[in-house]
Amino acid sequence: MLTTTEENYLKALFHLSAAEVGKKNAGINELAIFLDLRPATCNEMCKRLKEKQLVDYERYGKVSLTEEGRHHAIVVIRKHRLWETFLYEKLHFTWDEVHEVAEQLEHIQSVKLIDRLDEFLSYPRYDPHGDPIPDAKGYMLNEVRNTLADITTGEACKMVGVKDNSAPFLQHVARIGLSLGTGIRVNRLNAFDLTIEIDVNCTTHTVSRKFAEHILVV
Amino acid sequence: MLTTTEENYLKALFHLSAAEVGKKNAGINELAIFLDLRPATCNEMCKRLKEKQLVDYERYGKVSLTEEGRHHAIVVIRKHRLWETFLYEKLHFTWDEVHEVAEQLEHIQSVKLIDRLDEFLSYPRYDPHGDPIPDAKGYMLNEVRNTLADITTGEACKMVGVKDNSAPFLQHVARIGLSLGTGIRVNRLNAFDLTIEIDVNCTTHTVSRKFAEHILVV
DNA sequence: TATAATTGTTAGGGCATACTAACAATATAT
DNA sequence: ATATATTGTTAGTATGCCCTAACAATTATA
Repeated sequence: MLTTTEENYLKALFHLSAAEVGKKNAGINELAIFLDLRPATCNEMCKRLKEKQLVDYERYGKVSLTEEGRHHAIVVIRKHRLWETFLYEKLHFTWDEVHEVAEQLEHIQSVKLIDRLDEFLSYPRYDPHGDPIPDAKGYMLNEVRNTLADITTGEACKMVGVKDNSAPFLQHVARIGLSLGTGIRVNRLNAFDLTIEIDVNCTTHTVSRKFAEHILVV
Repeated sequence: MLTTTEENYLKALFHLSAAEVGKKNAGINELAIFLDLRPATCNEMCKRLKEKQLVDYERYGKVSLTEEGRHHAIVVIRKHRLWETFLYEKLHFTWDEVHEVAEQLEHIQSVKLIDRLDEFLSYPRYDPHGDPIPDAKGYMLNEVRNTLADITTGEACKMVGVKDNSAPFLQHVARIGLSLGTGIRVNRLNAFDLTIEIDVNCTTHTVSRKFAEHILVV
């Protein structure tokens, strides 16, 4: 059984190892900055994680997750994202509030709890931030989905989904003429109020950043 | 901010202080047995809780909660019981499974979380074991509850709760066919060994007095 | 390549929470 | 009321996880 602290180290290593394509390990300093701890502390913990065969690590070398360590990390990430989804969809937390509470909830130990929660939420594949949720076997879709807010000025994209299923939002989506497969061109980003000017079927609309963050595109 | 450990001490003191009518404190040994720790450990922690003004405690004396300590304990109990209700009603845990997971969930720190959970569950007043759930202000119904052992021969009653949350007890309860709302008829009291013969759904069972004292009825 | 900057390590310490062993105070029973 | 049992205390120790300070290795730069 892993401690909360150990789980946080594994999760950090997982995220750092996926930070760039091809990256698969992290330095002690990097880890220390990410976790807001001193290098000495991370050094010590990495030695212990090595003892437990959760990471590969040699003196003055980089730290990388073993298969077992990676598995543990994915379980924690699964829990984190399922809890975020729960907080967002069932308890109506805003998307910027969910993270902090999920940081605590992700360490609750109960396989049954998390599998039942998954079922209760109808096996969501993405969390409220659009990040993929690993399934009970640890399998995770690894595309990161872009939202309209990620598109740069002048670029065009196609709507492939939404991140909010509330009636007011979907009504607004329809009113603008958007539906699955609709092409969207980003005309301008207004730095002042962060609104975005888009063209949909030859008609120009101005939408808020919040709205854009809930439109999934490719 | 209290640690998980401190919260557990306060909760234990709350329960021990309410174990009998008129009781309002607990001894170090008693606490140690309840928490499955050594007296030396509890002694030390009680000194620290006193520093923090969460308990009243003098050398060789009894330990009792201060107003502030009591308030913290009630908040933890509120969280515990709301989570139990969530697990039982929404995630379909059986009532002997909820306690263990709720022991972890009760330490999550977020006022918003627990108030939203309360709302999500439609402000339940009793948890799946029939124990009252304190409201957001700490107010909790404390009606005098009868146990099966208080019912006279020939009378019928309805089970509304239990006084023991251990898995072995709850499994025994289930084995007999008892659950919340089940009707029970008391057939005979055996003066010799104090066992009680009861009818549950047309089936006769003999239960010990100790067992009966842990079944809440109306 | 020598020096500087960065990164990593070790030693030593602190705090929270647990333990055991030895002892002291209080309560109970004869 | 004394002996015994129970309960509570203290001292010393361990472990997990964090720290600082000093130093060592590695990497980058002049």
